[in-house]
Amino acid sequence: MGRGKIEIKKIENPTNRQVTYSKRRTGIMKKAKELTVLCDAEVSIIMFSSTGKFSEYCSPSTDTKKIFDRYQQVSGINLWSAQYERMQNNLNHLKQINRNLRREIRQRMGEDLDGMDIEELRGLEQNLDEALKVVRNRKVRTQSSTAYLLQYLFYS
Amino acid sequence: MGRGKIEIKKIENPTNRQVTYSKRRTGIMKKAKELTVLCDAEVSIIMFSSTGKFSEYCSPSTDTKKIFDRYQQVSGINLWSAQYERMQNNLNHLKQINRNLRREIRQRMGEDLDGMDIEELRGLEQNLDEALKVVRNRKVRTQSSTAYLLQYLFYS
DNA sequence: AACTATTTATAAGA
DNA sequence: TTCTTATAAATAGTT
Repeated sequence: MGRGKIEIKKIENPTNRQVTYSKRRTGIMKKAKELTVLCDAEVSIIMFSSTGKFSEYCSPSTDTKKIFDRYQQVSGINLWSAQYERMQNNLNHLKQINRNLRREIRQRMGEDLDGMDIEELRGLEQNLDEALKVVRNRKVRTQSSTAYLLQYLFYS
Repeated sequence: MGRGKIEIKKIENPTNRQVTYSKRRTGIMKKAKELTVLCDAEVSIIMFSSTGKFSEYCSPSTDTKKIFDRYQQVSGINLWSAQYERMQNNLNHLKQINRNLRREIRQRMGEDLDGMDIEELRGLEQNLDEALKVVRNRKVRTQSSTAYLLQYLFYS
């Protein structure tokens, strides 16, 4: 590559390492640009030097975010952070609650009773009985007020 | 670069484009590896050819996910906002469904009947009535089989 | 996949 | 850092 072949191992002198990093970074970025244009490819490069200096390249036809989305689809690797996991747990928890609520409704409709013991059935029966009384009562009152309203509208 | 200088513009012949992509991809990956070792750097490269072929390089000291997390911190770009939003919507949708399910349960318990009209009340009454019959029936059958079982255990 | 004439990248020195 | 330049490496076109 230059005045004498070099071997590929860590450059111990920090100054030389920094200089080489800078030169080679430029080289890789140039190659990436050329690949993008010549081959109509999409390329994303992210690099951090040993001192933490950040550099990035992304093909102009796309952006880093799109590349990552596509990367996730293709690689199947889930790149999301802890926040995502929390949300996923939250979601699963809600789904479980949802299933339980649906089961309770089915039981209140007289379905899905197989898993219930005698005590639970007795409780459900009592609960339904009370609810039925309340609903009947409310229905009657709604009926009469409707009837009253109709009467009122008709005769006034 | 080879037998005659080339200009950097899209290679129109698909076969040549593919061949050049393959050669240059190898070249960039090699350069990335060398940079990683020589300069103790962290590098992530993701590329897609014009035919959609996916390739990736990541320095062995790290992984793509870590690089992305670090990229987010440094660049300030939130890469997950779209996914996050999608999940948030999903979450809100489930919460709404759960609220509706809870309301339905309350109504089946004789509560929260204020918003219901006469037709809905009539439907609910009928539904509860039928459910009550089913549950009573099941209770009686469960009772007798339990009694039978106890009797059997006691007398045998 | 190989080959090879050239171009390109770059290590070391200034 | 930037330039220079000798040499290594990459690669375009060819087979």
